[in-house]
Amino acid sequence: MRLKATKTANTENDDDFGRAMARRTSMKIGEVSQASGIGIEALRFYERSGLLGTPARTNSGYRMYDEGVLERLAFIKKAQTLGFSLEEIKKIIRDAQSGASPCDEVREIVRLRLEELDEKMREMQRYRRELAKTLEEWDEVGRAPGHVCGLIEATEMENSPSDSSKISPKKRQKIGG
Amino acid sequence: MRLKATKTANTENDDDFGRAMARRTSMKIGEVSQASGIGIEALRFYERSGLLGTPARTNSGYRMYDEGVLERLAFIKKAQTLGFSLEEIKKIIRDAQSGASPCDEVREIVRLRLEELDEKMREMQRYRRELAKTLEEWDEVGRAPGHVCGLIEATEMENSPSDSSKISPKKRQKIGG
DNA sequence: TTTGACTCTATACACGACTACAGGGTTTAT
DNA sequence: ATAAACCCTGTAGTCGTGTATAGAGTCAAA
Repeated sequence: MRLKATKTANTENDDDFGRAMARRTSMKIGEVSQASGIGIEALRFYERSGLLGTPARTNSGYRMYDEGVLERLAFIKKAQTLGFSLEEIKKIIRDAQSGASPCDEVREIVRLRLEELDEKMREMQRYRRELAKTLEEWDEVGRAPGHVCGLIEATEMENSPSDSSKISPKKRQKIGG
Repeated sequence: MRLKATKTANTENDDDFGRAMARRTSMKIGEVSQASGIGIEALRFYERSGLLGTPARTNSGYRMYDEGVLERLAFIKKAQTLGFSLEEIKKIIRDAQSGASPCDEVREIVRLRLEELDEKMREMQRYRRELAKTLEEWDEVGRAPGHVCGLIEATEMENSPSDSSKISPKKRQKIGG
């Protein structure tokens, strides 16, 4: 990401590019990173994860990307923004490449995600109410001595021992995704 | 957690409750786990993390807990339910033990958490709207050939390139906590 | 005495999406 | 020719909250 303004140019020349029709431009990984806003390590990570396919290489082993990768990366970013996990995105891409139309599946995933989201938001609403109520009550509660914190100890939870109401970190992790 | 019905009893008598006097009842870790609903490994993990102090031990090295631990665990659970991280809980307990009243701090943390929560929920609302809108639009969009998924590609995000709008897994992780 | 339930410590694994580093090789500018 | 900036692979670490396993010791009952 430091990448000085080397700007070696998108050479318009690229005859030794490769197999069939060469694209006009080819970029090194740093340039792709610059152009896409995705870190170099992340790009290699995506490749390892099977999201990008295997790019062409120079003789010395440098990855050479054509412009198509920027589309692909934009797709990935957009899908992420829509809440898809990299696993899901990979599956969608794979399906698309095997000729299947992934769109029905995408629709299904989004529908599912929407339901999850609603559930999580209901959970958060409950949690928020709890928290706000607690804060109000605390304005009336005195400090009990000999306890860790009278405030929390005095707080009655609506569903205290039930795991289902508990917003545990693991669950928090899943909110929105 | 399998723990057969050993049930060595919670004696109902607890007058010698105080710090210097030995408690009447003492429980092994499995009993504490049963009584608190917290797994044995989690109990040891809490101890390692500094949330429980060091319990007494039998000659053979078994942890022996007195009833106080159940209060403490209830406190931890409650605080967790309110969205405190174990780190925060540890801090509160430490403060309480050093004589400081943690309650102001707790109040402050809760206030902060409430604000965070509101922000996160606004974010999720935006995200939800986005998702729902997307789904609707997709009912009208045809399938563009030659793309991974026209649906996602055709989707315009309100704030697409901005990280601030992106519900990335890292951010998701922080929602509610 | 033997069995089985329980406990101990220490270590590794799990999740998701990266990020950091070590230890090299390559390219470009001066 | 040299040095800076870039690239490579492979491995390990990050975040939080636990869970799982191995290998060994302890306790109570049949």
